[in-house]
Amino acid sequence: MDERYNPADLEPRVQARWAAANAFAVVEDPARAKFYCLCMFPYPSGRLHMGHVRNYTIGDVIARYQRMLGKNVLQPMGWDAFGLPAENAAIENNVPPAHWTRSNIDYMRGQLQRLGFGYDWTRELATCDPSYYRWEQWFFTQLYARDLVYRKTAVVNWDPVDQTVLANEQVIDGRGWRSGALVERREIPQWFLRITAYAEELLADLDRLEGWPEAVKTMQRNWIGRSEGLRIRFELMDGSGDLEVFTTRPDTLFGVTYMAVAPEHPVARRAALHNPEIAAFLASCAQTSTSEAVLEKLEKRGLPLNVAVRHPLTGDVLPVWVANFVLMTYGTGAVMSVPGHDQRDYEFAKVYGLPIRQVIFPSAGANVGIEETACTEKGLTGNSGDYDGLEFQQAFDAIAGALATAGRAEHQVQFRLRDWLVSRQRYWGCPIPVVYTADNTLVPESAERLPVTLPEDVEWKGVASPLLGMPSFINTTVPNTNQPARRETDTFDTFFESSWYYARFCCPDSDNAMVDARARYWMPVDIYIGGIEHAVLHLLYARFFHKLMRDAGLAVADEPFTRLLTQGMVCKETYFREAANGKKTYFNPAAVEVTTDEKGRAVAAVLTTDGQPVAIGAVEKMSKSKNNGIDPQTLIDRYGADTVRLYTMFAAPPEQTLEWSDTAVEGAFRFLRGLWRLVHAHVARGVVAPATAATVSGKPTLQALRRRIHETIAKVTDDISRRYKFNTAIAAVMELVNTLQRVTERDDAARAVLQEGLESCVLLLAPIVPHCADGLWAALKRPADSLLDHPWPRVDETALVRSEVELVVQINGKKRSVVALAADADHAEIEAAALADSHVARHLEGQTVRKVVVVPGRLVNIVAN
RNA sequence: GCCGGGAUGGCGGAAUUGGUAGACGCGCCGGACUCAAAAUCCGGUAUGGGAAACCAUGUGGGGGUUCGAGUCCCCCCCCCGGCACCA
Repeated sequence: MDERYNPADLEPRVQARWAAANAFAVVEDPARAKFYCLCMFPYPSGRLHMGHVRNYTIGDVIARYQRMLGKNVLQPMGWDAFGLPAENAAIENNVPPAHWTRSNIDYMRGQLQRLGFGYDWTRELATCDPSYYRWEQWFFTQLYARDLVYRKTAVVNWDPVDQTVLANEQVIDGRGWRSGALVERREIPQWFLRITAYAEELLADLDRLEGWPEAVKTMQRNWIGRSEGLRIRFELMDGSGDLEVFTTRPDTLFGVTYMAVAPEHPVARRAALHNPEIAAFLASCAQTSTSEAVLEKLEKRGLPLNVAVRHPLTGDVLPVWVANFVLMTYGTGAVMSVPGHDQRDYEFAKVYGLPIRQVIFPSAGANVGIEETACTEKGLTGNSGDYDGLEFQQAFDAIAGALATAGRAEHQVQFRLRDWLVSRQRYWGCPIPVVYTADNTLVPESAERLPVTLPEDVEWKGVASPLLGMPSFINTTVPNTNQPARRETDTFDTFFESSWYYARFCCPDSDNAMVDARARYWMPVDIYIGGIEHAVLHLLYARFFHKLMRDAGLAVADEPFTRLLTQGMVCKETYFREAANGKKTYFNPAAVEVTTDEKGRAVAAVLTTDGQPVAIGAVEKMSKSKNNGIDPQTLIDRYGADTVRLYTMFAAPPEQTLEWSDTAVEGAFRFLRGLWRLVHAHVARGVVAPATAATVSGKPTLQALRRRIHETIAKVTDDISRRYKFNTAIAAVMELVNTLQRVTERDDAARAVLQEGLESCVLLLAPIVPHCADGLWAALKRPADSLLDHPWPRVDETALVRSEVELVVQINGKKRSVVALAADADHAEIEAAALADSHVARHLEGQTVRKVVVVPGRLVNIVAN
C-alpha cells in the first residue's frame, strides 16, 4: 500500500473499478430482500451545492450500509429538470432552456460521480425527457376520464407591464421583480386535481406512517386542516339569496354582530357595481400578491357594504362588511363575525366600532370578561335566548338542530386543504395534453398521439411563454378527426413530475406502461431523504399521486415512502459591505480573510483582493443572494471526496442545520490520513489473523481493548441503523482509532487485537468513506475480498462482559465521588460502599442521611440534611 | 398572522428511557522534533476562586414538578423552515 494517504490518486482508481464492474446496477431478485434508498432528485441549477452533497452523502451511507447487510439495494438518481430558473437563464442569455438544462445535468452528473455515490446510472431519468413526461400526460387523461381533473378560474399574480403571470417568488414588496410594476390579482381559467377527494385518506394514513418524523406528520395534519362544523345560510335582506358561512363554533351564534366577506366574494363585487368607494376598496385589495403569508400580515382593513343579513335565530339585522383578511380560498369566502370570541373579529370590531357581545362564560365560574381581548375558550352559553347555560357540545347540537329545522344549516366537514392547481402559464414544463375545438370544446389528447412534445428550439422575445407565438405547436387537430383544434399552451406545475419519479425509477425504460411489474418488487421506497422544506407540498402531492396510481392499478401499497429522513440546511457566515444608501454587497467567504482573537473568536475580516475591511454578518443558509456558498468542487479537488463526505456527516446530525467550517474539513482529512498511517504501520509488520476471545484470555489489558472494539461496533451499528446519527458513529470510531494508536505492545496477541480493531474501523467507516476504506481493506486483507459486499461487522457479546463497574455517588443530586464495585453488587453493598467513601463521609459531616436512591449500573444519590 | 422546529464552552456538536453536562472534532495556549518552516507528536482548554486538592456557578429568560431537570410542565424572548406559482 502507499505509505501516504493520496485521495487524488486513490479515488479515481476505485471509482473506475466500480464503473468497470457496473457495481451499482441492480436487477429485481425475488430471492433477496430489497432496499430502495432514494434522495430527493436535484433541480439542475448548474453546479452541486453543499445541500446536495449533504443530502446525497446521507443517502449513499445508508445505501452502502444496507448493502453490507446483504440487501439488494436500489439507489437511483435523476433530474427534476423543468422549472423557472431555466426560463430566467433563457431570458438573460438567450439560451434555450433545454440546452441550458442538459448542459447543467452533464456537469452535475460528473460531480456526483466524482463524489463516489453508488447510483445505478442505467436508471437515470430527466423529467424534461418526452419518454418521461409522456406518461404523466397519459395519466392526466386517465384522471380526466375519472373526473379527478377539472377547470375553474383562480387568482394569479399578474404583472400589468410584462403582461405575464408571476410566481409568488417573483413578487417583491408587491411589485413584479423585473418590471417593478404593482402586481394585480387576476382571475384566469386554471386546471385542478381533486386532492380534496383524498383528504380523509391522506389524513388518516398519516397515523400509519411510523417511519415519518412527528413534526412532518403534524404539519401535514394541520395543512389538511380537517374541521367539523356547520354550514349556515344567512338570508340577505335585499332578497338576492343567502350568504353562506362555515363555522366550527355555532355555540357562539348569538354573539354574531356582523358578517365579513372576502374582497373577491360575489356579494362584495355586487355591492361595488354601484358604489365607487367600495369599488376602489376592492381594487386596492387586488393590488397585492396571492401569497397567504403576505395577505395575513396586511393591516386589517374593511368597509361596510350597505348590505345586511337576517340572523337565523334572533331575526336581528346584521351588517355585511368586506374585509381584507377574509380569504376567498377557505370555506365559503365569508365568515360570521363573533368579536367576543374570536381574536381577529375582536380587533376588527375595535377598529371599526362594531358591537362586541359576550355569549360564552367559562364553566369554572371564573370571571373572564372580554374588555381587553376575545375569550376564545369554550364554556357555558349565556345571552343566548333559549340556549343559555349549555356546554359546548349541547349548545352545538341544540343550535344545529334549530337551524336544520328552519332549513338554514347542516353539518359539514371542512378542509383547509384546497384542490391542487396544476397548470402554469409557462414554457419550460410538460404540456398539458388537451386541445380545444373551434367552438372551444375541450378534448383530451388520445393515447396514440402522446407525448405532446414541447418544442425545444425556441427563441425568447420578452418574458412570455414562446409557445404563445408558435402556430406550429398551437395548431393541431381534434384527436381521431381532421377537425382543426387549438392546443393548450399551459404546462404542468413541476410538482407534477416530482410526484411519481420514485415509481418510474423502478422501470425507467418501460415504453408500454407508466410503470410495469418491476415496480412491485422495488416499491415502496424504504427510505426517502431530503430537505425539511418539502414537509408539506412535495411530500403531500407525492402521497396523493401515489394513491391515484394505486387506484389506477399502478401501485400496490397505500403510501410511497415507508421512512422519511428530513435533513437540515447547510449554512455559512456572511460577509458584506454596506453602501451609503443601505445597499449591501456580499462577498464570498473564499475571498475573505478573517482574523481571530486569542480565544479563536472572529473579530475582523478583510477582502483579500483589496485588503480593506468587510463586515461579518449572520450565519445563514448558503445562497446566491448572500454569496456565502462554499463550492463543493474546490474542496473535492483539494481533499478528495471522502474528506468532504466525512466532514458533512460528522459536523451535525442529518436533521440539524449544518454550519460549514473550512478548518474542520481539514480535521476530517487529518483523521483519514492518521488512520491510513496507522494501518500502514501495522501492515508493514505483517498482516495477521484477527483476535478472538481465546487470543485475549487471561490478558486483562487486551481484554479491555477488545471490549472497546466490540462496544464501538455495537454503538456504530445502533447509530447508523436505528438513530441515523452519523456524527456520533464517526466520533465513536475516532475514539477507537485514538485508543488503537496508543497500543505499544507488539506481541502476537496484541497484534491480533490490533488487526481486529483496524479491520473493524475500516468496515464501520466503509459506507462513509468508501474509497479510503477500499484502499485500507486491500492492505489489511490478503487476498482482499470486495468491501462493497463484505458483511457488516458483528458484535461478539462475550467480549462486552465487565466484572467491575464505576458508580457515581451524589449527595443531594451533586456528584461527590465515584466508587468501583463488582458488577453484581446488590443494593446493600452499593449503599455501604457509597457511604464508606471518604469524600462522601466528609460531605455528610453533621448531616443526617434521609434516603438513599440507587440506580443500578449508574449512580447512587444520598439525600441528607 | 398561522403551522412546525431550534437555542448547550471561543466554534460545530455529545449527553439514546429524568441519572456523572461538555464525548468527538475544530480553534486557541504551552511543549517536543527542526537551522527554520510545514507536517507530526505530547499536554492544557466551560466560567469564577485556588499552587493544588477542591469549592461555587453554569445548558436563551422567568417560574414549577422531582431524591435528581439540558431532558418533563407553564409563561416569555430570539432565530430558522413552510404558508399552496422557488424547487
